[in-house]
Amino acid sequence: MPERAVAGGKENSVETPVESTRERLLNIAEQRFGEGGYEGTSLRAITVAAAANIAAVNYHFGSKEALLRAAVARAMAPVNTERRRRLDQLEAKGQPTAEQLIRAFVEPGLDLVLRRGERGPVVARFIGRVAFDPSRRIRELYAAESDPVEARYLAALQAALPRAAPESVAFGYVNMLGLLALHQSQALSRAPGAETADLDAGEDAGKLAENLIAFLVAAFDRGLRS
Amino acid sequence: MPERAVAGGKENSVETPVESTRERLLNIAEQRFGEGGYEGTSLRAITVAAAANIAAVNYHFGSKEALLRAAVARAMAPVNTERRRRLDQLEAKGQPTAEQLIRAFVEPGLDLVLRRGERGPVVARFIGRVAFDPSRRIRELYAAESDPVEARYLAALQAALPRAAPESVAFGYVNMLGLLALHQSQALSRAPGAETADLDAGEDAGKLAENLIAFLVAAFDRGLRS
DNA sequence: CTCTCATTCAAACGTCCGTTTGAACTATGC
DNA sequence: GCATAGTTCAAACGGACGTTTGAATGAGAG
Repeated sequence: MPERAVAGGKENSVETPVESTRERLLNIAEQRFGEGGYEGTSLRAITVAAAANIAAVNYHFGSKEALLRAAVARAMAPVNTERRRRLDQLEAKGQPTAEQLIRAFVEPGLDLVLRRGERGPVVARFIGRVAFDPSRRIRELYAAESDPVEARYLAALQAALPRAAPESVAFGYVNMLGLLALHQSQALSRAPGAETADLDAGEDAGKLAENLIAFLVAAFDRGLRS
Repeated sequence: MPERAVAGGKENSVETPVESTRERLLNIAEQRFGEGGYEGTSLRAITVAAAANIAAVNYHFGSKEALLRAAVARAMAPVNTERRRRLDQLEAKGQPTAEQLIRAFVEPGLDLVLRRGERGPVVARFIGRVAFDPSRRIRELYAAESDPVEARYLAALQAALPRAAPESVAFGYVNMLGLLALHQSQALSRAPGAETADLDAGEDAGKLAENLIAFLVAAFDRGLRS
């Protein structure tokens, strides 16, 4: 059972232990699903780019949708972990402010995922796309992966904004979720005047996060009904 | 040249002049594209639901993408017209406030399109989906349809918020665009606690519009960098 | 070496896709 | 009446899709 088998007949030095077929499939799936969406991306396009046989998808994952599910789970894991960690840390020091909560939610989605060389923006776009895929089935696949953390944030936000009605807090929360996904997916880059307003280098990720947080904080603090 | 020909061999009274094949195709395309996205909806599904032959699409429009383009143009026309009208009206009375501008932009997208019996939500969802379709090609197809009005709003918003940096105004604008599309597409209805926060009846459309406007006004007024 | 089992492979499966064809039908103009 | 042009139709086109198959290949275990 060669768990980390080398590619095919290629020459492989001992360093850089070469991604397994399974990892290559996940990486390329992230990229292609993020570019063209689930329906718009074929398994053949993925397997060709990953230098894998088309049957490898069904061997390693079982189906196209199972590949997507695995990719979503892998991409969301560090984001969810970081969000949980920040929330624990905040709550240990008493009632967090709305700004602290928003920051703890948005930054892991943008910051942590955008600054990591080549793959950061790829993962971010993938997550953003899946979160608002045209198919309800796909969206629910994403929701299932982030629901537990979401419930905690919703409760914490309500506590931080006691004057806001529960449905207003929920409204603000879905708006935060939506704007984050939109910026992650880079679908806004075609808007007028937004050529420079979006992310293009790792450096700008921080600016984008700060702008989005400021935008959301103002909206939460003064834009919700009581 | 029977411009408004009747269906097939069906019996048709003189009243309710029966939609033409072309109109039925556009109506069903709006519905299905809005439900499943462009890639996720087949011409066969559309033509079957429209009780039309599959060749009718290529006869009346030329291709699947041309059908989408025609549907987008038809759906956006009244929204653009109303936005232009409101902007003209506001500018005739001097410098509009940010709230007035946001209202003039958002309300035609939600209000005007949501309250019209059965078809309102269908059209809204269609527009929202196309605006953020996974395919850049499709998104640009939407952008081309709304670009002219967008430029005017961007300029007016900058004038209403002289202290905000141009890139911040653009940032707020794309956020407004994104949130509007998200609510139109009803993709947020699966979020936790949002069961009632979204639109379900025509009556709630007004509430949603007011909530969204309040949210955006607060963000524009206090959430943009100078 | 031999057995074992995980992995890869080329090839084919049946189905659905968008598009095209050419004939049939329909209503009007002359 | 016939001619004409707009429209609908069943059928087929080639190609791409997700999935399956069964044999080949690979590396460890005994």
